[in-house]
Amino acid sequence: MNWSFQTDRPIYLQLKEQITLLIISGQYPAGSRLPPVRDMAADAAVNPNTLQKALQELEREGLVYAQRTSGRFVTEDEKMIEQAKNQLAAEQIDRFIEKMAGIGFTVEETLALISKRVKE
Amino acid sequence: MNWSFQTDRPIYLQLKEQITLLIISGQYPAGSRLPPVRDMAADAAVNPNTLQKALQELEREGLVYAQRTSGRFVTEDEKMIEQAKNQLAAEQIDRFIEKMAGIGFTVEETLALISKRVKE
Amino acid sequence: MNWSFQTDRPIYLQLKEQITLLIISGQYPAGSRLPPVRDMAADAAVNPNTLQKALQELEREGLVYAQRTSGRFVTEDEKMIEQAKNQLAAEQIDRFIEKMAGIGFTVEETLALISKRVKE
Amino acid sequence: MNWSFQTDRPIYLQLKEQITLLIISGQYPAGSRLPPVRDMAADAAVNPNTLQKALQELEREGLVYAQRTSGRFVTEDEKMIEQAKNQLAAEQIDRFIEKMAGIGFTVEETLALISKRVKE
DNA sequence: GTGGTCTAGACCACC
DNA sequence: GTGGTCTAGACCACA
Repeated sequence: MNWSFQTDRPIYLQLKEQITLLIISGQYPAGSRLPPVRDMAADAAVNPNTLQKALQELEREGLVYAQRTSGRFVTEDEKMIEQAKNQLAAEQIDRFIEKMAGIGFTVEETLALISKRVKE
Repeated sequence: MNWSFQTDRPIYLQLKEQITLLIISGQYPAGSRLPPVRDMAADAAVNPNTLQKALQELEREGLVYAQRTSGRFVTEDEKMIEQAKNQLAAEQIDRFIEKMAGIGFTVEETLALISKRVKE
Repeated sequence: MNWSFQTDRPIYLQLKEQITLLIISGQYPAGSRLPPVRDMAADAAVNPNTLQKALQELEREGLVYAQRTSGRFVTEDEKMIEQAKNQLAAEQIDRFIEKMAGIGFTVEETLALISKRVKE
Repeated sequence: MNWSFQTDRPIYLQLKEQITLLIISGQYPAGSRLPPVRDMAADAAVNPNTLQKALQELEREGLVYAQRTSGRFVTEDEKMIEQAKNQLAAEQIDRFIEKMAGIGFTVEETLALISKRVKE
C-alpha cells in the first residue's frame, strides 16, 4: 500500500480515511483480518499509537472490531461498509466544493464545469 | 499564509498550485510585486530552489514575470489570470473525479450526489 | 478533589467516571469551565495524555465540549447530565451485582440483604 | 490469582477482603493449608509485612488459624465461613449504597433501579 | 505475538 | 496559555 499524507490535517484522520478506502474497495474484504497494528504502522511509517487511534475510531464507528489476542477484523456487516462508502464520498464532496469555492466557483458553476469537462 | 503539502506529489507542483490560488483570489493582485523568493521559501518552509522552480513554471505559463533587478510581478493580463483559474479548476475536478471513482462512483453518480448533498 | 484508582481497570475509564461524578454532583456545574487538562492531570497525578483520553471520551458522549483556545466546558444540556447520571448508576449496579454474585448471592438475595441492612 | 488494589484504602484491608473471598468461594477450602506468606506476598506484589498484617486480622476473626511449625490453615468451622461471607456482603452493600447516594439516589430508588436493571 | 494502556516529552495552531 | 497531535518506548493480559 502507498500511504500518503497532507501536512494540514491530522495524520490519524487521514489514516482512517485511507483504511476505510481499502475496506470499501475490497482490498480488506468484509470479515477479513487486518494486518497487526505494528506492521501497518511500520508500513505507513507512522507511530503505532497514531495508527491505533485511527483504528479505534474505525472501531467506534463499527467498521472494524478487535479481538484482543487474535487481531483486528473488518466487520461482516455489508451495510456498515456501504454506509462508510457514502460517508467517505460525502466528505470528499464537501472538501471539493470548499476548494472550488476557494478558487471562486459556486456549486452550480462547479456542476456545469464537471459536466463540460467530462464531455470533452 | 498557511502552506500545506502532500507527501505523494512533487512539492514544487503544490507550491505552483498554491501560489496560483493566491493570485486568483487576489491576495497577490494583478501587477503587484511578489515577496522575495527567500522570504516565501522561509514562510513555506521549503528549499528556495524548490520555490524557484515553481516560480519558473509560473513564468513560463505567463502568470508571473521577472524584472532583472526589481523582482517578480504578477501579470497585469486579467485574461491570463482567468485562464489560470480555469486550469486550476480543471485540475481539481480531474483529481476529484478520480477519487470518487476510487471510492466506486461514476461521474453521473457523483454529479447526483453533489446536487443532493447541496440541497440538504 | 481526591482522586483514587484501582489497579484492575484502565485509569482513563476511572478518570472518566470520577469526572462524570463531579459533573453530576454539581461540583462542575452545567456550562462551567473545567480546569485545564494539565492542571487536572497534575492534580490526579496522571499523565496529561491519559486525562486527555478520558475527556475526549466524555466529549464524544456529549457531556463536555472543548473550545480550542479557551478551555473545556460542561454541557449546558441538563438532559445530557441526567442521562450520564443514569448510565453511571447502571454501571455501578452491574459491577455491584457481579461482586455479590462472586461472593455467592443471587440478585434476589442481594435485594433482600439490602432491605434488611437498611432497616437495621 | 489476580490481585487488584485501590489507592484510597489501606492495602492490608483489601488483601483481607480478597483472601476472605478466596476462602468463601472455596478456592482455599475449609481446613486447607494457605500458601506461605512470602509466596502470596510475591504473587500479590505487596510487602510480606503487609500481607502478614492482613492474615493476623483474619486470625483474630477466627477465619484462619496458625500452627507454629506447619503454616496457616483455613478454619474448619463452616459457620465461621458463612459468617465471613455475610460480613463481606454487608461491607459491599454499605459501600455500594454510599456510592449510589453520592450519585444522587436514595436506597429506595436504588432498589427500584436494581430490580428494573435485572428485568431488562 | 496480539491489542491495550500509560508515560514522558515535544511541537503545533490559535487568540 | 489553551487544547490537539505525534513520537518513542515501556509494560501488561491473554491464549
